[in-house]
Amino acid sequence: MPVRPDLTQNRLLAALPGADRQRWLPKLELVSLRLGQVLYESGDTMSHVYFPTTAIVSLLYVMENGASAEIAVVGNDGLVGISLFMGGESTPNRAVVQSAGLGYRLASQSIKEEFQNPAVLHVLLLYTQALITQMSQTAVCNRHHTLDQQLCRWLLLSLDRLHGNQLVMTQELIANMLGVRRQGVTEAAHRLQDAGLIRYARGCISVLDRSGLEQRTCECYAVVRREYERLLPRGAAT
Amino acid sequence: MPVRPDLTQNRLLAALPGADRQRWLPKLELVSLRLGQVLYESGDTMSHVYFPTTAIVSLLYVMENGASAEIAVVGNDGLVGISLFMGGESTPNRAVVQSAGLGYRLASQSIKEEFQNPAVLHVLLLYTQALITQMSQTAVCNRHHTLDQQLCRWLLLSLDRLHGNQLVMTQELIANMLGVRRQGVTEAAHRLQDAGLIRYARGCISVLDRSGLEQRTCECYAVVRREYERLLPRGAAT
DNA sequence: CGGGCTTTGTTCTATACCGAACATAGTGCA
DNA sequence: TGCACTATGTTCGGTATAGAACAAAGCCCG
Repeated sequence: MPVRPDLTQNRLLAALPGADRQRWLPKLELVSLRLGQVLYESGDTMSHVYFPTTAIVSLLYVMENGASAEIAVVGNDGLVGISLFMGGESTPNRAVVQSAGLGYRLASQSIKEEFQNPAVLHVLLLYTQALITQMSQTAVCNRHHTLDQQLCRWLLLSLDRLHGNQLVMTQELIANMLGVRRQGVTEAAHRLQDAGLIRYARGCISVLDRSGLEQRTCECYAVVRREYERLLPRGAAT
Repeated sequence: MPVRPDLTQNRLLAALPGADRQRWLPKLELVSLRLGQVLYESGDTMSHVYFPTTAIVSLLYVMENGASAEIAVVGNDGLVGISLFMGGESTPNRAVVQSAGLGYRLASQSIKEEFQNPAVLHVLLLYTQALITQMSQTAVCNRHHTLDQQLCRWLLLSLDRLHGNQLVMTQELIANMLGVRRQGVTEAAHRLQDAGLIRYARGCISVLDRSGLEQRTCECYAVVRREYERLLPRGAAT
């Protein structure tokens, strides 16, 4: 429980020029995001953008028959609700909290005003391009790679957005994200466990060998990671 | 061969306020895009943005092993090269002409200058959001839908960006776009032909029953189409 | 302690797609 | 006309995943 808010916990907020960050401070609201919470539903006009700090949010599309597929994942590296400044106000996706935690939120009106500021605009659009890369690579991965590879990619993407090496996450939930059957995840996870890369017990996955996951995953993970680093380098705080 | 250029052939140019369009006129260069031409390669710093009028351009990711998958398709509804104004200058994708035709292009420096203009910025970001929806839906479709459905979606997306009901396109090329085997396309196309929806002969596909394709495809096509109409309504020319 | 619930494990068949090999048919050019 | 080339058609075995049904194990709570 941070007595004094630390905006730099979110890389996007950290990348803002210091003066802008100071101006934002009173408008930002620290909120707790619980597991499964829906930040917005497909087609909803959004009321806020969210800058996760310790939470992770999934953007997913829910099909007419109820099946789903994850489009992208957002953690302390980004923001949820780009359509507020892109101009569309809504998207055909659902944003759901995949890992409980904290985040700052900013009212829709405020983000639109701030978007007029060239430095803010620049950072937000760079992030949007990184997000586009993640979405594109999700499409490629869904087309070409095995469930084992995709699971590794997914674990790594989640891990990058968390502290520590533990994920609180049932296999059922992972299956919904990846858009596959729960049994498929069970089997793939078992293979990873047999290989000594992870260990898990009832909704809690511990990553034992991160580099092992990196070796086993497809190129998609590295492509996305590189693009985030290129567009929003970590040392970019001002 | 248009003696007097008609910028409104491209929906994005058409959606610009008239004054902006007039200002752009001398900077736009009408170019012929031939089949297979690569407008930019993965990682290339782009020199121009392209506004197709009669051409269609595919954005695709090419994997390390040479296999590929289409991320999105751009025709007279949009523009190729969003990363020039998004700020990244490049993307990990290739842009390749999928159907020969014409398009306007604008030098990188010019588009960046024009992007300062609020009306221009607004239109370009709305388009970017529509493109994001197309990419997202590609990911969903790759995950959940059959080759038959995806082929229908692909034909419809292409058809929407062309005049007439003919596609000059070998099955091999379609397979590369969809990221599947050529034989798979052969078989799927055969099924569509048997159903009387299309007819094709050596690299030329005629769509006989458009609504039949719409019935047979998945929801992805409609989602993308609706979102383009919502964000960039046709009657939006100023 | 025991019952009910959630989570994970196992097994079966069905099927869509892959990879490879090869056959056929149009098309263009000498 | 005949030859080379490209595009399409067909087949076969292999595999990853879907879909369904059910078993087992861990956890909560009366």
